[in-house]
Amino acid sequence: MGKELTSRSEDYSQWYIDLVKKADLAENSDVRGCMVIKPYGYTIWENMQQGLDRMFKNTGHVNAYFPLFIPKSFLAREASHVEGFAKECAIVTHYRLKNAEDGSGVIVDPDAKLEEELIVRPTSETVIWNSYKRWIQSYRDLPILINQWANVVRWEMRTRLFLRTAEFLWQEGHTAHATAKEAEEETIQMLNVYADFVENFMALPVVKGRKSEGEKFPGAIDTYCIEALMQDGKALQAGTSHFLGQNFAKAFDVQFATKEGSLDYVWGTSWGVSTRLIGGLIMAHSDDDGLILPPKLAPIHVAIVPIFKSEEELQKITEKVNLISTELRKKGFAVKFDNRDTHKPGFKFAEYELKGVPVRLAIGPRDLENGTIEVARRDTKEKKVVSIDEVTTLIPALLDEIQQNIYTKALKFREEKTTHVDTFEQFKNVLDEKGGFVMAHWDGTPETEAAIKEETKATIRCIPLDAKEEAGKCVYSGKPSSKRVLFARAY
RNA sequence: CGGGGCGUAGCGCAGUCCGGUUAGCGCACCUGGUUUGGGACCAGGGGGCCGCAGGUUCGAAUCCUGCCGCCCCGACCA
Repeated sequence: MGKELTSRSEDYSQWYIDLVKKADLAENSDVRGCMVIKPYGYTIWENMQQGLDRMFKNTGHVNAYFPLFIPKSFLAREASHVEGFAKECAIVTHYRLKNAEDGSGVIVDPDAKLEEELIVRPTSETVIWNSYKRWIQSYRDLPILINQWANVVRWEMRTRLFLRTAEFLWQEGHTAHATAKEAEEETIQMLNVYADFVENFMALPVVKGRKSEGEKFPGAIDTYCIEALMQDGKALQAGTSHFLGQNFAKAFDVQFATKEGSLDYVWGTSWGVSTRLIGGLIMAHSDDDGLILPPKLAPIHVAIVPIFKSEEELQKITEKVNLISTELRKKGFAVKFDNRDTHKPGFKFAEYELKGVPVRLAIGPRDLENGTIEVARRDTKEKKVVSIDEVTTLIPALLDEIQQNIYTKALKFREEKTTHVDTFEQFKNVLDEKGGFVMAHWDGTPETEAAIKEETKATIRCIPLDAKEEAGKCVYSGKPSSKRVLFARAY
């Protein structure tokens, strides 16, 4: 019927693209690599923002906004930072257009060249630390705990809706502290906030860990991350939190007078999650019939479909439904009563399944007679008929149960797809045949990491924070290792 | 940036090899009617610079040249 999805088993990445488009989350724009986030998709983002923003505020952060454009010279201040981003920057070189003399349209006015080119921010460390230099004189000005919600641009060669786009939306936290210890604690605190959010709102279990040298953020001393597993057995980095040390403070000369009267460079952190989370949300939970959204992020919690033949029937149903929706809205749920007479109930059922609405109610003449209503849950597809009087008290518990069930299912999947291996043969076999997370010993050298990546396409996703001390031998080099690290093929 | 594929109605495609009246199909859209507890049916209707520019020809979606754009697969990345 034009709405059918490619199945996951047939072509996982096509399934993903179909789903994003058919569930009306987003579409490609005319600018390569960019996307239009449609209202249904954007509402998911708004719900994410709401949850995260509250958590940021609760941990003492405030929001601010820094400019989109960064003077080119700023980016060059921190050597590894510029190296990390140089290859994917969009650059503004002119500030004016004019009509072409031959009438063929508009052209860039060559007389309007900028003295210094501006970089469209790929991330904001540089502009922000440039401000911090002015804001910080003394230990009394610290800490600064700022977050910003913004868009950034990274000129990627290959893009995929939500997972990797040239422009994306995110939040970036940038904090400044008087001591290394405090900054390190902040880094871990925000990692925990992310893990909490992803597990409790997105219903997606994550592994918290530290990145290897090769995988860490350009400009950071340490990068921590949360890694989630997608249904196709590939890993997705869901959030990162960086301990910046004094790198940016030194690059932007941000010093402060300590209590003791000496001068010291400020310690920094930065941390972010992006609209990529929406991609992860889709890939982690959804099925061949469409999206499955956790209630805590779903734009619509309950869709109500009336079944009617006549106008009078619809009238009677509407009266009942109004009571129910008012009650549910009072409890804080987003309810949609779909009283369109242009589509049949069956069409609507399929549509709400495609869009991942957690709970669907159906009510028709039969129900009016019996004082009942049909309740269907998206995650398990179970349907049951309940008394209309108790439906509004059942739904909050049902939504909680759905949230929990989605999480449990994802956790079980991850556990099944996490394999401990001790030889390189096993390592390769598991990656090719089973996929998922592979826990293996690693000798800690970048050379081994690179060689494994070269041979298997798998990377070290992280060194898990809860890794047990365990003597072993590196799967690749055979050299001694004290703990297992998490390998996977990744997005 | 290499390799492959594709641009024809809002979407998905056929037609192109072998040039020939008015460019076709499915979905979507509009109108009317019958329907409505799992993606309705019938009838009628609207919608096209056939990616752009040039050339060959009596005649080009179709052949030739150039350009532009997109998708897939690789090297780089949240």
